[in-house]
Amino acid sequence: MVRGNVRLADVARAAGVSQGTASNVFSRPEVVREEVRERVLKVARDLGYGGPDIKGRLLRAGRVNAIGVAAVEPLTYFFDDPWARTLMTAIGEVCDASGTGIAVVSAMNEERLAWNINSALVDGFILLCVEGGERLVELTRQRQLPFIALALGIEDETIPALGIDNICGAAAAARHLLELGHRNIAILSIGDVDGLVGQIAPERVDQEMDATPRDRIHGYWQALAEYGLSREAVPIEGTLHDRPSTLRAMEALFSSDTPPTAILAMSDKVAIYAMQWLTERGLKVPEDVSIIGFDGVPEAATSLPRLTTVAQPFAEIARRSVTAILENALPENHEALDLELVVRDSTAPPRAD
Amino acid sequence: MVRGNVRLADVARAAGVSQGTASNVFSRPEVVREEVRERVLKVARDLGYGGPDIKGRLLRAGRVNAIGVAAVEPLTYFFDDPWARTLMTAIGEVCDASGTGIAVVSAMNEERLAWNINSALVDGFILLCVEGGERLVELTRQRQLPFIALALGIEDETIPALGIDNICGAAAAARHLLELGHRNIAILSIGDVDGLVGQIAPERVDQEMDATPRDRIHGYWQALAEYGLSREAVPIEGTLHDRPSTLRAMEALFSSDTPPTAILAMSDKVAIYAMQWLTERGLKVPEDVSIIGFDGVPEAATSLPRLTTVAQPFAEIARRSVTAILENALPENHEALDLELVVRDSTAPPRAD
DNA sequence: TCCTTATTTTGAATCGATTCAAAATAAACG
DNA sequence: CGTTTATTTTGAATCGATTCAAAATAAGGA
Repeated sequence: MVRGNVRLADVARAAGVSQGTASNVFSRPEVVREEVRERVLKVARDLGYGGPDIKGRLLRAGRVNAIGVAAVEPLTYFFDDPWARTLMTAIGEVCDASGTGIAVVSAMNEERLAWNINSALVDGFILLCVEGGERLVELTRQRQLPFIALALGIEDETIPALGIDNICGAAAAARHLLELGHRNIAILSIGDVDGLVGQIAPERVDQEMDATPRDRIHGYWQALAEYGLSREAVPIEGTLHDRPSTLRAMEALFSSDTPPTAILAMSDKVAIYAMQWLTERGLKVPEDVSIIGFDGVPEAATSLPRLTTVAQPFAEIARRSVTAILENALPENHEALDLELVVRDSTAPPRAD
Repeated sequence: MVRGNVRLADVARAAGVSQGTASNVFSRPEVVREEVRERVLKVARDLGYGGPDIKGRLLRAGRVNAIGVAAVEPLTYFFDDPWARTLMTAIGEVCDASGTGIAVVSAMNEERLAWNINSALVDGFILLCVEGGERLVELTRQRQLPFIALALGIEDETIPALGIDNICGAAAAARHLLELGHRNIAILSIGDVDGLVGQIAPERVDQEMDATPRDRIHGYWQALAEYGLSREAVPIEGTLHDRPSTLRAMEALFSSDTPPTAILAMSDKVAIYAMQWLTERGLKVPEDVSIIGFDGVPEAATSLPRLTTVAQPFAEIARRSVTAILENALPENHEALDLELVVRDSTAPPRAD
């Protein structure tokens, strides 16, 4: 039951009509006389013709009606990382409305015959640039299709990109803890560089960190400074944005003489791991330790306790990106959207004692 | 910066070589003399030619290197439904290993120009048939591409399908509760028919239910019978597999004179909603009420308490499905894989009193 | 019946590459 | 230097449809 080798031309010949008419029967049935249409359809059925092959149509039409979402991550990333998943859900919503399909593309695999940036059959790309952004953009440029980069921390203004205001968002998070009265605060940072685990000295932030975590730290610092806290007074523990390194970071933070009363986590994922570590250690959130996340993924609303966080405008990001691709109206320069502080149950004033 | 309108033929002409040679420069560079290759590449660069257009190549080669995963659900389903997501993650893992791409396809949208089953550029389909299975299979058949149906509850043996042994799995779940000593048990069923919410009489199960929930109920009944419990003694509450209807079902169940001491939930998703309802009502799991889920999604391992469940062999399902599509070695008949009881913290013996 | 207008149908061109038998060129050898 | 063999290059056919100007046919009006 493999695809029959019957072509439109065969049907046309067998039905005694021109190929043009046969084509019309399938793609613009209203223009062909009913009697002819019926005959052609019958012949097609008899021959086992399954309708116009999409590949032929595509070559002519040039448009696929699908967008690719690419990241320098394995395919599993799109379905299990909370941030990616939330964004994909938002993108799915927009695509549903416009009848657009989604192809997920992993840019890790460079093999010739593999499905990758230059073989994906799509009308354009949305790039998730959390890591390896430059390379991803470079690869995509070659393809000469419209694309828009999300979460790109790159200065190059010629790249169409849509971002969030990490500095303001992070500052809002820190300010929230400070307003509650916390003064002994620690930062849980995220990154993919092995060197950036364990305690990170302030001067390394600008030298070694990717743009996104760097900006967030600057946002934190900004608010901390408003309350007279120096950079040195706030330890930064680096994680690899996964469970093991987060648990190790918590271990380090809480083996200090003066463990923090509040934690600024740079993602909800890390925040939730941290909460789990605290709960297992018998420390109560928010009574013993307050914690605030970043991103605003759905898990943050259902965790126990529900996580206070700074939410990204996922729906807005998705809407703008998809529209930009489909209408080929790419932003001329980098836009940064605002985040929103969402106060839930994981933050409270520090214990009186 | 739209895709340049430079074609391979233009490059060939400008470089003074035949189109065949130009093609070889890109797709089989080793056969063309270095000097010529360099010249052609230079010309290509100067003209702004971005390499062979994938659409042309496709038409010739016929193979896309991507599989489609389709469901009669919106696109968001693939990224936020726990079961779908877990399966997609498993499929992603297999595809990563073989350099295969994934396109997600919603079969809800029937519009002409929308991306759907017959316009998706893929080498084959994996169908998630939780609902509307027949229609989905029907649509896919027309496309004449290899496909395999998952979670299909259809008798038609001519459809290549891979399933799980719902009856045995459900029986194992029920047996677990019975062995713990529970005798007052309720079933939380799932479905998409509005008529099947609220209490469902046993005789309606065979008449109105889809195959998957029906089989699970039969599995439950089978184990219950082993312990002398009649069908009538075990209330079935129907849900639409979402939060509101699950909460309503719980409400109904626990407003009875003799509320259940244990719940057989037909999916982890519903089980988790039910646990939330119980927790909010001050009922402790598993001390006051035991609950067992179905599916074995990751959320079940991180919920509080961690959910006892019957786990599907997702990795195995994914491996077999993807291989079947890529190698066009579709199973001749329905296969049913075994499930595994995973005992965690949401089940315990009933209270002594 | 003849002319005009509306509706259908035709057939060749086109989309952008790959493929492969045959021709051309280069290298190797006695 | 002439043959034989190996390496490159050519050019036309092919993949499977859509498109559109032009031709054919049908319908309407006087």
